Amino acid sequence: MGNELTSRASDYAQWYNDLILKGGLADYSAVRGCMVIKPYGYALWENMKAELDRKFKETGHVNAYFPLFVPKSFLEKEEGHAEGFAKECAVVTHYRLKADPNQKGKLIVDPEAKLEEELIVRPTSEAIIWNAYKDWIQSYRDLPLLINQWANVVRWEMRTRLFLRTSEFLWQEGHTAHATSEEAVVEAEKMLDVYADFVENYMALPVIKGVKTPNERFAGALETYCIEALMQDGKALQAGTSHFLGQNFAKAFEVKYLTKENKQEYVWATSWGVSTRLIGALVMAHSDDEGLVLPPRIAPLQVVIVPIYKGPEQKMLVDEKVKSLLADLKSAGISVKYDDSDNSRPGWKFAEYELKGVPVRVAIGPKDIENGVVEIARRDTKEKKSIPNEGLATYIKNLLEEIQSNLYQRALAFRNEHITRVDTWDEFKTVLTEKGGFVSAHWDGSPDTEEKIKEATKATIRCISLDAPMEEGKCVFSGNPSSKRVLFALAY
RNA sequence: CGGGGCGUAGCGUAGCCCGGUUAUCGCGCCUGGUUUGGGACCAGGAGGUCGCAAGUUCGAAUCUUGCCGCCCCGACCA
Repeated sequence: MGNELTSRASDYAQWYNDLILKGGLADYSAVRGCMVIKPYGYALWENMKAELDRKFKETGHVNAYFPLFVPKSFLEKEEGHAEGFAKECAVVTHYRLKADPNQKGKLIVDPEAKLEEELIVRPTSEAIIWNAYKDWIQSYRDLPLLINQWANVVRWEMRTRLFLRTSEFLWQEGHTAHATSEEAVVEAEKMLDVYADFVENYMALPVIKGVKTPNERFAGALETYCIEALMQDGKALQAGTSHFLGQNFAKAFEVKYLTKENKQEYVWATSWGVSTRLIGALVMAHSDDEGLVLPPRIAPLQVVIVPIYKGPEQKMLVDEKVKSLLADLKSAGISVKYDDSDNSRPGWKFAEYELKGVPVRVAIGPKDIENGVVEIARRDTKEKKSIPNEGLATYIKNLLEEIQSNLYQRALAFRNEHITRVDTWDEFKTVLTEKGGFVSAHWDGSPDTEEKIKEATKATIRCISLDAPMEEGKCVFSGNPSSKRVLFALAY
């Protein structure tokens, strides 16, 4: 693996793929553009899910589940939405196979079994969900409707990349309906905060909250809020989005409610989602040449204990010492594994758990037992220390918190170093290609300028930061007046 | 869909240009033994439709044609 911030993007891509394959998170699958998420990777996702789900419940949402298939006519109803997704849909046209009359042992699609209306494998669930909401909402008393779904979706992408862009991916999608526009906007902003809080405090990944330009908006949205993170190669990654959908879907699916004043009104909508792409973000943001580096709060395994011994007598001594440590750690709520398998030697285990990104490793051998200590190695700094037996569980608990915070601080420092203010077009191009990261520059607000900048440099406006101050300036490309800086970057 | 690269054992590969015994090496796997503080060592062993198909040839992993698949870059995108 090579992790230099190289201009040859393929090296970085190779590094990234290796991390995922060798770290045991996922594997390529037999199906084009899809991946197999292995138990270790899925455990990570489950930890992330659990925390997100807790936050959704805390903010008043409930989970439900809607069909995988969306009738084509549903998808058509919201025009912008339909246009946005049409070119990446998997379509079900038949419901039966039959034996091939010409080739024994082969199957063909039965032409007799053609569906009257094609079914689309959901690329997102707005259409099927709003069709249901039509029947669920009659009165202002039914509002707000705050529902989340954990599901898989399919988007037939031209080119795929493990976790970052697979044909099928796992995610959650929230779909809410509100009586007023203001309330819906508050919801969209609230969920953006939930995402930012999760990504920063659990994934240890700093994000910039902002809104997308009209060009980059979700198909069918009036406003798209997003959180943008920075990867170690200087490219930006959209880590989550929350959309204010206005009344577009309400109108498309005729979802109206009666107000207190007995008037018919269309409801106001939001939708928001994060996906397994977050795992890709995690991998690219924290890992190093030794492998994955996982933040303690979501790591499937927080502590691994490796015994060192010669012969069964020493093994028994180590076992004895480990027994109480294991009990202490478990009762402190720490996930821990004692790897006393005799198949591999300590050095092999050290390397293996580093590859998997386990935050803390404890090694115990005869020397340690004699001295009343254990050896503790932390994954983030690779620092090793001998720590006395007394209060070990507390020490480790604190160390996990320290690693969590160190990872965040490290990523934050990197991110902040890579936000560069530029005021000229030459500077803009130089910073983008030579330094990377976010380029903070004035933009005249025109989609046309945005497009031209993209054509010239491949950079897109990642977001208009929510805390960008008003500042008079001139567009870095057109020279037209601008009131605010926006963030440009090359992106995944 | 365009450009580049690749396909040989579970994994990673040599051989291909210039066709010729039994297809190379490493890791992993199995057996036995010695080992165990940073990916152990010795001895023995198992494992192959050389991506698929056709062609050229006395003879093809190697040459020709077609097809399939994967990775990287671009367009598209969370």
